[in-house]
Amino acid sequence: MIDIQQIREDSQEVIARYRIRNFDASDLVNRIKTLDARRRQIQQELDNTLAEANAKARQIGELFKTGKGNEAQALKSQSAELKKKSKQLQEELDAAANELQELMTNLPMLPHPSVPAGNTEADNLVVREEGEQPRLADGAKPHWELASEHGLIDFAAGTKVTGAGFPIYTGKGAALQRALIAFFLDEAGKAGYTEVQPPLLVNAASAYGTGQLPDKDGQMYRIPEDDLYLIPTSEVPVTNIFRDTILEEDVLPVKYTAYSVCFRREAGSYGKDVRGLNRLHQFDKVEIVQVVHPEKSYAALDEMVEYVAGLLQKLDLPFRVARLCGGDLGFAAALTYDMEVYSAGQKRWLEVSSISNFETYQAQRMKLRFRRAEGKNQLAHTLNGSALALPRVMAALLENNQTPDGIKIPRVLHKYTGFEYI
RNA sequence: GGAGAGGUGGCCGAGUGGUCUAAGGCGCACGCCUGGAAAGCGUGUAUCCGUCAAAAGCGGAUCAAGGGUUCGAAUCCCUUUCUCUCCGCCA
Repeated sequence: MIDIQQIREDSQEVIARYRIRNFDASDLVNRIKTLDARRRQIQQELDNTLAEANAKARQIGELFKTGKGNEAQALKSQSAELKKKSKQLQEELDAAANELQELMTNLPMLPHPSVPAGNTEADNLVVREEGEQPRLADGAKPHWELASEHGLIDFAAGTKVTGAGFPIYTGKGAALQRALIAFFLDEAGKAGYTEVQPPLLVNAASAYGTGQLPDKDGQMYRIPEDDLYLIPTSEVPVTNIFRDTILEEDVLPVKYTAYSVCFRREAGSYGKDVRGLNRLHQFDKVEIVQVVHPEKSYAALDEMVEYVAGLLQKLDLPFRVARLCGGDLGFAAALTYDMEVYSAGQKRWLEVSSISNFETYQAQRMKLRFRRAEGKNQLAHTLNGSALALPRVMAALLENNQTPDGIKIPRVLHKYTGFEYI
């Protein structure tokens, strides 16, 4: 949620900035402006009424104490009137505040000035590309064929046990998964991220805090009996550690990393995009999360991109980095970089990481602040990124490293896998 | 899942209808004292909303959450929730 102060101060500027998202906010912003003024007016009236009622109650107490009970009777009825009035005002205030909140929730984050214009993925701005795309012999295979050939993944069994999109890793496939998780966590630790193991189920307040609710309601699996949600990413539980928190300024930046299983319904997906490991309902991911001082959040974003680039270099995977255009930018993000690896068997770029600065969007919802040495408490900025999502990394590793003698495991993983070839 | 006891400020803890503007202690900050420190003494120390250009000030709200009784609720009633103890179940 954006800061309503920005709308009060310069609503035209806010509307103009939303255009980069191809979002015409003029109607919504104007309604918010009107409603905000109304809300404040009601509150003033209510506060005055309550102040009066409080004064009367004090008077009555005084009169009883000094034995003038009869005089108090008259005041009682006045007080009752005030109460009736304040109750009504309170209802009006609640209604206005709720409606305002609801409208604010419909506003996405204001995009950063560097976000390029555009509508779709095709308009994203590739800002970096490196690594050599492997030249494979004729007959190079996609990862799903390699996986079944070498007994790494049993898609059919997963479909039987659960359903499509729930693969079962077996043998060296399972070991490679475990190796990647350990490698990513160790690297994050070296880069100063504290490892955490979060719950895989979260409550509605947490899902709201990071912006999954109400916007992406249909994306999450839900446990209705307990009103809990399976996490679509560990960003949700990890960032919500700081919900309703005021941090001391000197603990910033907070840097956390977490491995978790992630669950996504991916309703409506089909076709070649979901073949093999390309898109799953359940997958593994190591996430990095930062809570930072607002003035340092873009430096932190760059640092995170650099960190993930380093992982891909170590795995010897060709990759590119794209700055998402306004039309492709997520609801909660001010600026996002997608990292894609080239997967030579499918001859496609696969997204393996998405790194975003949410500025105050999540902080506002979560009431995550820090205490300034001078002045008022202030909202912190939150960021997160995948480092990395495993399935597509696995797909690219299998496809790019296929040789007539088997699949080569990158050197950095040897100590984790215990084998160099599959 | 059953029974019982609880939830008060950063922490501990008092508080059974008006003087709660929440005692007292700890912690923290600043000052005095000191050669320096400790001790001691003094002062301060929550969050949110509104008002104001802003700060101060002022008004309102908040004693787990929500509702109720009352002129007036931390205090009484109802609901929910969480924690603890015992029992049951269990990796």
